[in-house]
Amino acid sequence: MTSPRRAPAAARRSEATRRAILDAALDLAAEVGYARLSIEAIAARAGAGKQTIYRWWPSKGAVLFDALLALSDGADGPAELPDTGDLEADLKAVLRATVEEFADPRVSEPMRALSVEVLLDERLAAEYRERLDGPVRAMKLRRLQAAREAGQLAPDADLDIVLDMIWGPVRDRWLYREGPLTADFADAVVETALDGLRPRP
Amino acid sequence: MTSPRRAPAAARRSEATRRAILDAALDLAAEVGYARLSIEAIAARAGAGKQTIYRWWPSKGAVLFDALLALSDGADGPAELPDTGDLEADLKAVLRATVEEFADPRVSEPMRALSVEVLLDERLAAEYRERLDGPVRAMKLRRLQAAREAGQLAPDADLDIVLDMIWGPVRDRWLYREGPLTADFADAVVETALDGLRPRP
Amino acid sequence: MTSPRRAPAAARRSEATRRAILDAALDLAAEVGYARLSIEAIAARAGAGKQTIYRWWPSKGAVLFDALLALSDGADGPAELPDTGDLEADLKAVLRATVEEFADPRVSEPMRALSVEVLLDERLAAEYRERLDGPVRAMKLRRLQAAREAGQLAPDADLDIVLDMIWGPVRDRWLYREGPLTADFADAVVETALDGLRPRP
Amino acid sequence: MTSPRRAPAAARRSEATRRAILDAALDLAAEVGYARLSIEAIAARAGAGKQTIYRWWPSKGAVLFDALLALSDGADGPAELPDTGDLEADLKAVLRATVEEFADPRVSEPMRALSVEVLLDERLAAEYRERLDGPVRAMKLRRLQAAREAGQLAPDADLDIVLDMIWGPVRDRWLYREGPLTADFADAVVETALDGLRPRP
DNA sequence: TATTAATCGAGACGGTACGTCGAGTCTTTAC
DNA sequence: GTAAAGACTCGACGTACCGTCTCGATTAATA
Repeated sequence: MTSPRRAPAAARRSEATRRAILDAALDLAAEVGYARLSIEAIAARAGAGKQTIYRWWPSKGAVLFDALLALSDGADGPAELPDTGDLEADLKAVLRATVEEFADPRVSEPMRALSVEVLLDERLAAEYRERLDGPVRAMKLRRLQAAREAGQLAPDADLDIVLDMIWGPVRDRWLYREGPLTADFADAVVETALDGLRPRP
Repeated sequence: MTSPRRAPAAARRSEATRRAILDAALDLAAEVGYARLSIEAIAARAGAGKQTIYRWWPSKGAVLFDALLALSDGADGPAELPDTGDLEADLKAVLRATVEEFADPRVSEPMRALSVEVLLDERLAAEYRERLDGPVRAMKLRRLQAAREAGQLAPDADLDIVLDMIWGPVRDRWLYREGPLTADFADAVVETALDGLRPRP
Repeated sequence: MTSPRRAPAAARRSEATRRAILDAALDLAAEVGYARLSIEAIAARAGAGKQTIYRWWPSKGAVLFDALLALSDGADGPAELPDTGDLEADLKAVLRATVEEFADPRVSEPMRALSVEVLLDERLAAEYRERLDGPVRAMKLRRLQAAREAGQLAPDADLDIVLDMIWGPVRDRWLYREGPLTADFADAVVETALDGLRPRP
Repeated sequence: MTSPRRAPAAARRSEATRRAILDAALDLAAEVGYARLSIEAIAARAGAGKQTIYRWWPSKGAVLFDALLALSDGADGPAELPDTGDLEADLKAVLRATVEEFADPRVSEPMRALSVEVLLDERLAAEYRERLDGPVRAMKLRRLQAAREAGQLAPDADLDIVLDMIWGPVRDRWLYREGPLTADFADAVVETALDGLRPRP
């Protein structure tokens, strides 16, 4: 049984060229932004032929996808979120790190570019959820699960929604440039989410 | 005090053509999606010359912007969110309405198209926040303010963050197509946000 | 019986605007050449509305036509070619004057522009022959006629062709920029035409 | 020594497309005339992309130029004018052929279009003289030279001017539509030029 | 002298074509 | 067989003018 066959035989593929293309995509996204990010420019910057890109990736978004995947694989972040026992502190630390990442154009701009592609391309969106967002989300859920088991979260909380309530505001503020994206903001989000909105008795 | 003067004298402007262009933009966005939404197509559909669009709008995003503005002006929704005294019920009602809007391609597709433009164009983003998102946001804040004064929200809650925690998850789920966007989901979000994440004593 | 009525009642016509338009046409032709000579530019330069041009002239060529007509009316050259009795000397004098006119961009460039219009527009060509070229040609023919009667030209010469043989080479050299357009060239043309090509016994 | 390099590497150039474009240019010029001859129309008729035209030719005039060059290369007319020993007869034959060519819209209309371009574009004019008009002119001069050596032309005649005196009137009459362009007219021009204007003793 | 109708400047309008960019496909040559 | 190179068709971009069409605001002949 063969795999869905989404690319030609990878055996002869040039790894150097592959890396050059992903690097060029990242660099160009950071430099000129999504609007001016063209396949032609990526190929030229990478010293590759256009066809080489089309041979291995179905779309510009897919290139960005792999480029960002390579970026995070390279960093090879911890497979798990920190668990010091103090949920609030741990979440603040992680969210502050996220805020810092968004401040780095080398990450932020390709991410924005990929976001646009994902917003427009349902197939890419599915792949994005599965391969990029998914694992991170699962990791976050595991930490929340642990917290719930430790009695730090309401036992009946819908953890998916909890997750969106914590990371969503940060992502939105970045995506729509809705306000300053600072560590203080990250802290405030965590506190507000944990305490809930109703007055405590 | 004069405005920044971003367009020629509006006196002679043809209202019929303006409407035709906005309608065409809305129709086309709903029909073919952002990817295939071109100024040329809008002009052709509207029976207008391209130059007429360029005369009055600086970008495709600006057209979409006005088109959606006109759509909501037309609806001329309530200037205030409902206030029955029951915050939870009111929020659920509003959020369910939002979910329903997202289900209508005539609203959802132009909105997605505008979102993409806003994500990419800082100037448009500023205008978006000021003229489209801003008033709605202010209205939401007023309702939360009233709730806080009525003792239904923690007195020290940062209402901006509260707002993002409630509407953010819905918008994100729509934007990234992260899961089914249902009335139940809207209810769950409101409940989770209000109750907070920590276990109640 | 009414005239062909090719323009509205001229009574109220603004003479100042008419002059401004013709001047602007001449100036612009001399400055930027035919390629960049647009009705919009003429109107702007003249401080006139486009419609004022369209009201009185059917085409850009017609404007140029009138502009050049006004130019030569202004000069109001002699109604007849000089006749000193010496045909060769007279022709040389006239042809040298023509050469000099072609060297003046204020005449040459509008003329070139008009030529292009005439080449392309049969109706304009007819009017050109009748009202601009015609009178000049008739004048030339009268001088040649006089010369023939004075026994200085072969009695059976076709004067129309003679005329083309004398002025044609000068106009062609100007039109196609085929070589230096000098007084010497004018002299040589006259001499060659008069002497004929066959060896004299 | 390298050429001025005015176009990309011609190695990969599609000959079929090149022919299709030149043919389309010729056809359209003959059909709709210069005024309506657009690059877009040529591309559409040729089934080519506009960019392919812009890649290889700098202007519409250059396309027409090559098209007419191909036309005459195709005909591959005699490398020399006929020389029966009878100059008058030979010139009449050639001039009659010219008159006939002008009567064929498939030649005449593209020629008129090219003329307009040449009139307006000095660079094109230079190329025109060098590559289209030049060789023909040299051929004509050789025939006149031979005639002069055979004692059929005045030994001191300026052959360039002679040439203009013979072919100029025909071209002018065509260009400006100044009168019927017939074989008789061609004959009369040759006779008048040869006999000269002065009365023969 | 006041009326009134045509002309005026201005410029928006629906169009056509421009010349450029990039998309995605195809072909040729080198490795 | 992959890769670099780059020509190809196609579609859209944003711009320049076209010729037509209103708009008040002159303005000049008529009442």
